[in-house]
Amino acid sequence: MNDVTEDAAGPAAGLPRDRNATAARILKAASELLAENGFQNFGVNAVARRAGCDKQLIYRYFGGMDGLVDAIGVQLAGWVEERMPENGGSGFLLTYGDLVERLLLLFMEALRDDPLMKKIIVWEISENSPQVRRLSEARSKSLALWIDRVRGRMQPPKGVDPFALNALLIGAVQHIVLAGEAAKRFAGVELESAKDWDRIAQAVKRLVRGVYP
Amino acid sequence: MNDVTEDAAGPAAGLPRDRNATAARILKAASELLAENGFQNFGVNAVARRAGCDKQLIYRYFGGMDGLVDAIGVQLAGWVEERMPENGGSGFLLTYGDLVERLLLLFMEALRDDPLMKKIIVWEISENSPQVRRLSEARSKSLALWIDRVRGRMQPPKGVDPFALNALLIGAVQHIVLAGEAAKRFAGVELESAKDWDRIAQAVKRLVRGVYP
DNA sequence: TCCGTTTGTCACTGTATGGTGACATAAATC
DNA sequence: GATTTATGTCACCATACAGTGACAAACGGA
Repeated sequence: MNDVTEDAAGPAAGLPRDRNATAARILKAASELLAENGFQNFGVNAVARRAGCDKQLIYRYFGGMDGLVDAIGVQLAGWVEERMPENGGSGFLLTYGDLVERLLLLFMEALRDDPLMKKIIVWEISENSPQVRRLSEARSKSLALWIDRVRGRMQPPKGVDPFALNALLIGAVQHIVLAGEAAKRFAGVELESAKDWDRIAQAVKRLVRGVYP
Repeated sequence: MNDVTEDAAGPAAGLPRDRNATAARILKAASELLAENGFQNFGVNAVARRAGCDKQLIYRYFGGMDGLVDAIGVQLAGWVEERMPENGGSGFLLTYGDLVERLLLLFMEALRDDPLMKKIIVWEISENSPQVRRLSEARSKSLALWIDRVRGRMQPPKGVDPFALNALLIGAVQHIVLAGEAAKRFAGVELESAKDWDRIAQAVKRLVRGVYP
């Protein structure tokens, strides 16, 4: 375990002492732990064990778990930019409906491929501690900015409430992705194979086209 | 605390010994605890504390936490029947769209008013233990039966995938209710006052009418 | 009345957690 | 080279948890 060739090995294995490096190792360990196990059993001891260092360092370098979670949030600030193409995925976005459809499907795929983000969203709806609230604020701010940017001058149709509608649509996508992660099915619909998810994608399109024709 | 007039007081306070009564007290304590605090800190000690008895009785009468959770699931089996009117809320359900709209709005209200069910759904998407799986199966079975019953001979329109669409719609409602519970807002939309929820209800209608005209 | 069973309580083990103070050692500064 | 600081480790505290064996008291039947 504490071999010199071990990735996560700290100075105990003879490596040089480097605050930044170990702080980064702790942050990485925390992110991975959260992505794999969720927010349960997510604590100082587990993170320190995984990072291969003493938990004391978590208190010293991050001021405890709160600070560490904040650091994860900072890492996550660029989540949207990193995995959503700037132009909305491809050209030819003529209508508001085109835009929302493309965004939702992109978001669904990105979320499906990101265990950490899935776990964080579950955490968000599981409790309302200041910790997780700060975590979610960073993400939703960045998302809102990105949407504004990619929307350009496109305007939603009159006579509808695009904010409420989009909230429901995003909620639908998030919930079905999370449910699929946990149970491989939801409301009688299988959520496992690529085909299953294609079916969901088609339904999302239908839903969007129904309200933004 | 252990006064004779205390509701949850057990035989320590002089009450007669009664297995059924204390088992019921334990079950009640567990349900309340789950409804108030969620599945975190939900364990033998906490339940026994709240029920005012020794945790040993939980092992004896329920075989441990697993059995206790199963018992909660049994209690929950009739959830749908108990709070959803048999005829779909009122007459005049002419189309499949009428039906889905009414069902979704009823479901949303019922869910909003039921802390226990909210916590259980969060639990369902948080982990995939056999415990919580059995818990959710009971509920979804009863829901499916009820839907079949209330649907009667009404048929969904051709050319769409009602299962996938309904899964998304149910997911949307569940997610927005859960998010509202946790954070009082979601995707930039306030979720606090009756007016806020009315706005969401309108959007749900729009969404349904878009796919089931 | 006596005796076995049921119901409830207590005390204990082992394990995990969050958190802190004391210490050793490497690195940097003088 | 000597001293001060940064970095990392360790041992320990109080607390909480799940689970178990032993015991006390109430109950019920003979």
